Amino acid sequence: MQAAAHAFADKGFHATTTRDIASGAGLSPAGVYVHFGSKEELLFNLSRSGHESALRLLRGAIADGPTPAHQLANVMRRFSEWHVEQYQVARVVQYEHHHLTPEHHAEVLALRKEMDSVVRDVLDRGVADGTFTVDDSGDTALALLSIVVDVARWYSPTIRRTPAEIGATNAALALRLVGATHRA
Amino acid sequence: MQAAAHAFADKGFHATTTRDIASGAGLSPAGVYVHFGSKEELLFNLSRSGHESALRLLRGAIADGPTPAHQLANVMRRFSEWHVEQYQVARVVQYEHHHLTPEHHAEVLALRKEMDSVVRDVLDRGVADGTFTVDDSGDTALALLSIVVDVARWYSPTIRRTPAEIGATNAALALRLVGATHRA
DNA sequence: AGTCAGACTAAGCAAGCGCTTAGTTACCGA
DNA sequence: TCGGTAACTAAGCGCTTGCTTAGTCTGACT
Repeated sequence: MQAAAHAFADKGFHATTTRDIASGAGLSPAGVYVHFGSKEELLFNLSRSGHESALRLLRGAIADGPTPAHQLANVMRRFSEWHVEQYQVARVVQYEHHHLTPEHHAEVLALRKEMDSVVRDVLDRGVADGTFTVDDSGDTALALLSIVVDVARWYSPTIRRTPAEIGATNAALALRLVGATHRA
Repeated sequence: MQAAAHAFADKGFHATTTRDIASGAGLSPAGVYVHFGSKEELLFNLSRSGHESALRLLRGAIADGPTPAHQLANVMRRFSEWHVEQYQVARVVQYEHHHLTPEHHAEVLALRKEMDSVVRDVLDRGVADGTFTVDDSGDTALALLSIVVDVARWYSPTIRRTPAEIGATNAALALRLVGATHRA
């Protein structure tokens, strides 16, 4: 799965051959099929476990914050760091899921909807208690997630910025975007 | 080229066959090779012309605004609208360029750097004249472009929001992000 | 009427693809 | 010592891929 994540993130699902994955894992071409029934099944396993760990991370970020401002900062900081540190898995999660079969795709789409809800809900709570000012919590949640998700597109290990720096930057930008700069 | 843009945007460069492109254009499989020497050359032509028109759009957005705040709002609104209205070309531009040959890739990367500079420069001018407040213009420019670029990822023609609405939303979010909400 | 360039196709080639088959090896409990 | 199970490979099958070749057709110009 690690070899597959590496290859899928680097070249994309369709440009990756099962022979790439096999040799990356130190196996013969047939060796992959001992563990996975098809290349798509491998993508699905990667995508599902990636989505599940991302969702777990988001929920943990909410649980560990006393106020909506702390929770939003946690979400942006930790999720951004995850996109950097696990950037190969993150790329597969964010950009390869539409190559899944319709059934498998539906399963990860359900997880993605929950991820959206986590961000939208924290905005709604912040608006409700007066700490946040936003025009539309759906639009704002999408923009915040765009900033984080896009990390998986532009990040490369050759970049000098550390995960912590990127996380801190994105957390600060988020608080500014919801009009809560003076807190958190 | 239209048929190729459609197919590349829908399935990605490697998942698209030359036969898909040919039949999309109403040609036999060999008909494509009358006009283009290879599938990669077709991607390059699409990617280059897409990058050029995006860069032209960005420069026009700057030219048509009297102040940095107007210019930034123009950039965000028009570039977001472009990502919606030309979302197939936009997807190819934003997500397929790394499948180009090294030489062709270098050529579009130069255009992409210029696009980044346009956004970063308007932020610097806004900071210089006191209308914008940002911690780091590079980080902020990247976040603003993330919001726009990500449109090409999540947009689908089935979505009810109009290009103008999405453009207006992103322009408003940008002004808020640089601390210039009261203007524009 | 004759010529010729350019757009196009039918047929197909060599290579690479996802995946299978038949068989080998290593290891574990009885 | 043995039978069984799971991990693995060498070889290769059938198909699809990007692209080529040889030839046809159309229309503009002389």
